[in-house]
Amino acid sequence: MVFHTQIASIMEVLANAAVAEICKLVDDDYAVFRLEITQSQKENRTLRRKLQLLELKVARERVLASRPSSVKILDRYRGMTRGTFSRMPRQRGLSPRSPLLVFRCVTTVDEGSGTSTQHVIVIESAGAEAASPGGLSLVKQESTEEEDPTHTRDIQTGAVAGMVPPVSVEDLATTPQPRTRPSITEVSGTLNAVLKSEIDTETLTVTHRHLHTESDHGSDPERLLLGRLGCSPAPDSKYLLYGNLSPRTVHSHQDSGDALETGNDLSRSYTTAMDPGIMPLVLETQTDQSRGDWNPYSSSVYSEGCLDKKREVIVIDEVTVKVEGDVPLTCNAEETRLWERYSQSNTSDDLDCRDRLETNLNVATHSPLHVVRDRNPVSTSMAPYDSHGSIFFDQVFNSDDRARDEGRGGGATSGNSKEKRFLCMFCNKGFSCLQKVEIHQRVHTGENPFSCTQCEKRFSRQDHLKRHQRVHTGEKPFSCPQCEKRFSQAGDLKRHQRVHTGEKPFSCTQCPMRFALAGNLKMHLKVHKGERPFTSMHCGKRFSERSYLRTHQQKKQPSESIHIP
DNA sequence: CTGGGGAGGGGGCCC
DNA sequence: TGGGCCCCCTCCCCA
Repeated sequence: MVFHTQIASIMEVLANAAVAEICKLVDDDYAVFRLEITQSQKENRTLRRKLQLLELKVARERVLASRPSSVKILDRYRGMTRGTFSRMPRQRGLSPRSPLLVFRCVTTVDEGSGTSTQHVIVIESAGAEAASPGGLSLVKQESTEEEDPTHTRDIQTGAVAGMVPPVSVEDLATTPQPRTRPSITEVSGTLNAVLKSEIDTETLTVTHRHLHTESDHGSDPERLLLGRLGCSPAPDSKYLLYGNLSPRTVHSHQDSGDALETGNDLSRSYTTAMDPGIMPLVLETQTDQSRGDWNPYSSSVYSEGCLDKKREVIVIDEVTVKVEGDVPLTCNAEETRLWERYSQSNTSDDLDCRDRLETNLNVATHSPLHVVRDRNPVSTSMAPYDSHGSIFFDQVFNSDDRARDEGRGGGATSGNSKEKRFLCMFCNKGFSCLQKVEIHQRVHTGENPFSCTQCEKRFSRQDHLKRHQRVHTGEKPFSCPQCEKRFSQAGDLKRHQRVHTGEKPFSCTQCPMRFALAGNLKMHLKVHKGERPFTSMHCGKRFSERSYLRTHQQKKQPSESIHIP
């Protein structure tokens, strides 16, 4: 018995020793792993810094390769500008309640070195007299990781870039501007003039420097404001939409960068007013800085909304706006159509301004789609189709259309008592909630997140997928009471029932013929118009429908190719 | 050509 | 708010 007890005791001691050994090994390994992880993180940071420096170098080389002091408006920018500015005249001035966002874009280009330095964009709200329960703001969040002071990032375009025209004004440097100036900043010359002068140049580098939290620049009143607003750094660079959903928050990111050397930089400021639900954003060029009046033809940013903050300063991180050549962006038919619709929705006074801008900017037709599609995820961490960003842009650029549509009781936003504060940035349609507009925007983005498990087809909507799957299941829940015929879609049944009722709601305007189906009438009208776009390559015979040509070819020469003009 | 069905896209509404 | 449904429209195809 004693022997067994001793054995058990020895076993226990051995077991404990083994456990202790294992724990020690684990701890050691853990320490090693932690060390390795830490080293890897350091390496990552180092590499990131190198990458940033490389980007900066590339950007500077681009500047050197082009006319150093020149400024160019990003081509895709113009599309946005067009959409933006076209609405300016409709902005009937700043509401007294309207707070302002001031986009202070300080951009200087060193002609000697060809580098652009110390550019600042400040977004601040000013002049708000009234309060509102919420606010809407777009800010750029940045990683809080330590950054190289010289860090610049290329952004092809983006929400922020879209908000703030990449304007580099070489002569601006002659007019110092106090950094602490609290309100709308000065702008020399008209925007048109500036933009015009910028058109034919090749490269622009605009740097938006992020102002920082008050801990960085506690003496700066603007930063104090930032601090007062409780800036919180965000882990990722992202554009956010702040609407009524939450109290206004300003995100900043800590930057160890060099001071804002804006004292010697003349700022081009862009002012906005913010509406909690709508944030129309147009760019203001104040031609009369002494008065601070709003040029009715300038790109003033305002809304009729209100904010609960009288003054806010949002500072955009330093970024470098890479400006590309004048190569027109290509538009596919859909984009062109959208843009045409977008453009045509403007009233005549809008056109005045738009035309002028187009003249000055030599703006080709660019759909708003480009604005989004050209966001470069390489240089900004924003996803190309960031829905929030899109919505934001729409809020910014299309709210005026919304108001117009609502005002005249027409358009996509009419006929619904619900406030449709979420607007599609592509087509200006209004939706009552975020998800609706996100789903809708798949129309433009082509996103089809719902895939059929039976086939390769994908759909933008779940209900469409569900409907489609009846193809595979053979389910036809809609049956005709007259003939027992069954259909997979209710609309098909309804359409079919015209066979029984004899209803032919589609009548030809050229002849007395009537049709039960709209498609049949459409096809019939081609007979009247003589439209025969489908030509047989074999015999030259023309047909109004592709199917006719195909039938003809099958009869004549099955291998004949189809010529579609 | 005409008639008709299959199927997908999109908006609105309801729960 | 999100999912689902209804409805309308359109394109395509075939008889």
